[in-house]
Amino acid sequence: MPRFDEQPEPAAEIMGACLAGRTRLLSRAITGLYDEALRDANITAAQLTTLSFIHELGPIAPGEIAKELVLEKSTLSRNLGRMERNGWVTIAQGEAGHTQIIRVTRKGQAVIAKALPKWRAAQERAQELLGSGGAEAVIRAFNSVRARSAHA
Amino acid sequence: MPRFDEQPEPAAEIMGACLAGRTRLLSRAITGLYDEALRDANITAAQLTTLSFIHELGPIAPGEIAKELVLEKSTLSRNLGRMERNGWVTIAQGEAGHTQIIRVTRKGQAVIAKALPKWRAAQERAQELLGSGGAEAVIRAFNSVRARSAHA
DNA sequence: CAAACAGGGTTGTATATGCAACACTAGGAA
DNA sequence: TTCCTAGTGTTGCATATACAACCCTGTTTG
Repeated sequence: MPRFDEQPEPAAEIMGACLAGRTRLLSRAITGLYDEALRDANITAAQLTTLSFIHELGPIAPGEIAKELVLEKSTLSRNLGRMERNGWVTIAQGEAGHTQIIRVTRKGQAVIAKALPKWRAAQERAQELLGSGGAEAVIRAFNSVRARSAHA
Repeated sequence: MPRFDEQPEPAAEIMGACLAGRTRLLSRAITGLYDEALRDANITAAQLTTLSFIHELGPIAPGEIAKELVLEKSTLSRNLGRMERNGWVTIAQGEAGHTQIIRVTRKGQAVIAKALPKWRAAQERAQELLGSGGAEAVIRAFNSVRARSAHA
């Protein structure tokens, strides 16, 4: 118990409120569900997210993807390299200087299609884990961050 | 536009709803704020979370920490190794077989104290980024996951 | 007692992530 | 034209994360 003239301990203040710790734990817990469900589809949650995004908005340049997904360009560069080695995307040279264009291949589409039922199962488990209103809460927070992040 | 007899594209369904993608993006965006703010305190958001946790609940065994923070024991093992090398924690042998006891050192406490103002600044920026009700939404989702995760 | 088992931690390997520094292209400024 | 700058992607390095396989120790079981 702190004396009357003391502030709460720094560690207590942080542990009791830190939004980084909370979003990171959420991310670990939820990602684990999807990675487990997707294991025999041979794709990770992170890869399925990126691949679906490219399929929906592509053909698209890496810089665009990075902005929209709030990913470092260097991170994305290596992630795309792995996906290309898997045969899920192609990386073509763009018109403008030094830019690239990413496309999802047929094989990439097939991987998404094969993953879909496992993804649905994980999505259900995630909703249960997040509890009543939890999924909506995550989506609300996500939308706010998307709206405020410099994705323009 | 899908034909009347078509289901929505798998990629569209995933991109439009995936909770893994959303929690991961949230985690990246929020973590970035804290890492940037904490840079000159020479500690990462992940480390500050763990260190504060140990300070509050410690002395404590790695297995306990891993359960509570929903972290793989192998991940935690290496993270603790780095923190020990930094002089922030000690790793002592416990009574029971092969177990350990983690304690925060004075230096570790000093690092937390030094980080506190930077953490507060990041916490404010995070609340802004999450928008009105966003921080509460994250906390609600976090509490639900904590309550349902096997931390017993 | 010996063998099996369970709990706890480490190590090998792989992905995911970010920062700093670099390389390349294109376009404007001197 | 030459230089500077801005935009884009890659690479070196470090942390964060997980799974599988292992090692240790203590307990349970045959």
